[in-house]
Amino acid sequence: MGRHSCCYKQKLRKGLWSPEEDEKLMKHITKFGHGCWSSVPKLAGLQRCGKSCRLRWINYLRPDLKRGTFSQDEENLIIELHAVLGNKWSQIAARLPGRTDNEIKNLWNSSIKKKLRQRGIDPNTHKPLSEVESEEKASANSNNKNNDKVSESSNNEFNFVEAHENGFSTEKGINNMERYPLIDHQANNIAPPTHEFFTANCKSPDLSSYLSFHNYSPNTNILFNTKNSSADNMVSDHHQFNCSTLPNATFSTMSSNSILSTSPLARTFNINKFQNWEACTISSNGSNNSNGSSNSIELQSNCSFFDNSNAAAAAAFTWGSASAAADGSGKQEREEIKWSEYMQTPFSLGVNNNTIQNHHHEISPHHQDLYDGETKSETQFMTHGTWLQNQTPQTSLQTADLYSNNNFQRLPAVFGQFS
DNA sequence: AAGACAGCCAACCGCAGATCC
DNA sequence: GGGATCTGCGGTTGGCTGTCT
Repeated sequence: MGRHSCCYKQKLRKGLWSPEEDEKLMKHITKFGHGCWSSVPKLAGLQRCGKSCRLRWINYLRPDLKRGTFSQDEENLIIELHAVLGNKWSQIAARLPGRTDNEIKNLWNSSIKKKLRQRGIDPNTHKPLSEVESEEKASANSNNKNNDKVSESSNNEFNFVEAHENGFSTEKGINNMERYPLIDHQANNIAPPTHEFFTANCKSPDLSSYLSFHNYSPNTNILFNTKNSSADNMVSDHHQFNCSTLPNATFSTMSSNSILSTSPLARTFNINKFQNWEACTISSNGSNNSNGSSNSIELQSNCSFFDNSNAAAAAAFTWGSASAAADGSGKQEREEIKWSEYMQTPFSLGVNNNTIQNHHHEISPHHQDLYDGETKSETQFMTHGTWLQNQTPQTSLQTADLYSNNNFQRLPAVFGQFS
């Protein structure tokens, strides 16, 4: 792993690019492509190193770049993605067409971080600053004790008893899918978290797709990301998503616009006209399920999460098969699932956020509407993140850590809007 | 008007994985 | 198999610009 050879070359220009240099580089790449970057400067007649040429092309000259200020939606999306990915600027940039990692990184460091802090949110953890401070104190006090607990709980399946002892509901989905850590943060005097960690622990081998949900701004899109996670395509080409929603919601695929199913290989969705969202069900049916059962993700939203109708809400969740790695085959270990891959298939949803004030997620193998007519409390909704924080003191988990455990998947999300 | 300061952003640096030979 | 090279990434820097005093 030697250093780039250009680093040793002398008499190479550095600093800002002149219009003449830009023109030379642009002409060369337009005509011949960049090929090997190290040969570009010589061929293009530039006194620059290949690395510098590459950077200039990627960040400035590339024709597909979107110039200008970031939109509010873009900012919100960056915040959400950062909550999930951390400082993976290239991966974040991959989700924002026409934007470069450098551009996003600069925006984050110069603007978004400041805005988050002004809103009392720690830009690193996406948690309330007060919460972060108290956690730091708490972790300093009980570091050893907590470490023992973490290794115990993350080493295997989700520990329902432990969750319950921490004050959370042990409500258990069918197929052993766990969700809804519930806690009354008001009664417990816990500040509502501004982000959520949602976990699902599924033992069913036929449930092996991942889906995340983001409702990041009112009257704009919601992104869904779905990814067949299985290393050997356990969920086959006939993998199908079925959606059951309220009347105003329309789900369609990117490719066919047909409602309620994807084309065999398409796992990218558009969800349109998704208004007055209260509940929906997305079920995934693998054609080669071992037991023939279906799986579903169900979403609900009819809660008073934010009183301010302009507030945005965002959530992300994942579901997956714990048994994939537990079955001894070793072929479907979750370590193989990269978040970057997971993030590559977006589908969007237009939404009227005025009625979306809270979220509720449920995972069940049964395809059914979840909305039970009862407004979910803010307390319940807010508890997911709190649960994880209490459950696992490893608050500095890195993204890779979050997805490296075979039985325990977590996704953070950010709630709030910037304007 | 001018110096200080802050914000922004293009570009550089160093590292590490991938690929080549 | 191993060193050399290429590529890409994230962190950092430095200069330009606008604002404040």
